[in-house]
Amino acid sequence: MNKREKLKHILSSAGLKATVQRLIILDALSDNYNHPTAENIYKKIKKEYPSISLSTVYNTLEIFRKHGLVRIVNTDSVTVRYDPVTDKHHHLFLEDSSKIEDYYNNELDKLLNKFFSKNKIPNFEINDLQVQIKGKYNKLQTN
Amino acid sequence: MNKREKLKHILSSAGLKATVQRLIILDALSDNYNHPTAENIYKKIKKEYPSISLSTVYNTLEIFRKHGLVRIVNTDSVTVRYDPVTDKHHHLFLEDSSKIEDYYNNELDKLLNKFFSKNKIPNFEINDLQVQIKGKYNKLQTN
DNA sequence: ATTCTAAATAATAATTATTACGAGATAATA
DNA sequence: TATTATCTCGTAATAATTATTATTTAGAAT
Repeated sequence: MNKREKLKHILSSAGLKATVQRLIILDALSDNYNHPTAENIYKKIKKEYPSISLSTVYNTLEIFRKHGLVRIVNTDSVTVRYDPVTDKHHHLFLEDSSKIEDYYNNELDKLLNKFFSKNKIPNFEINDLQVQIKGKYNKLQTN
Repeated sequence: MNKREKLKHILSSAGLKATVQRLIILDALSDNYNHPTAENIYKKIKKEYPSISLSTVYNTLEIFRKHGLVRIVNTDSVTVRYDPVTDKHHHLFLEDSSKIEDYYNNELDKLLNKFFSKNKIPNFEINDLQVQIKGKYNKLQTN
């Protein structure tokens, strides 16, 4: 199964029609370059598919979100950032830039689950737990 | 020291001129009604101080933020929400509404600190750790 | 207490980000 | 290949925020 077939399969599995626009947007998302905005996606795919409309990008991202193909990253900014990675993970927010990196740690997840099963919030049902880690790389680091 | 004096002191301690507008905005914030937007604050204080300008509210909140009097809550929405509580805490995000509640737990903080001092992120200096807890209160709960 | 001045405010324009709308195009099924 | 519900494009409308600027003011210096 080639990439296009895979992408088609993702869409149909989510119960979505496989249109050219959706395939291209999904493809752009799968490149996963730092939690893009709608505008980021638009500019990126505009090159290979110039007739795409910005409103289609917005619209499609919202449809993807509703169908669980992307999530919105909680940020302090005015612009919505999307996350194509839907399995459990956390985020590093780099101060001094708007970069956001994924942080995976299974042990952390276990630790949190354990903590919250011991320390239940009265009458509250937890559906998602995410740690936001703010900070910065020291000088050594170049990315 | 009455409330007004206290508020004045907060401003001057932060190195800010104590203007009427700032005092009123700071006062409104201290009521802390569910992590307000700029618009929320504006509408609230407009009653007691009708000559206030929306731009002053935006401007003042940004100045407060720069001086550490408020923080922005990371959300998935387009509208910025402010948090007047500057000491360490976490957030409950209520699904099915836009309510955000504070969650304090010293043990959780210790647990996280311990975890991340054992599991350092290479070359990364953590400045803030926040847990975002998404979920909902079950039917019993009325608030 | 008055004067001075840098900073703050109000009003409004401009910009940015997103959503709404409707006419035409298209994917999926028969 | 015909049908039709859905999708896309282009643009208008709205929402949220930021920029601009003339006027006002808090607080320091007289």
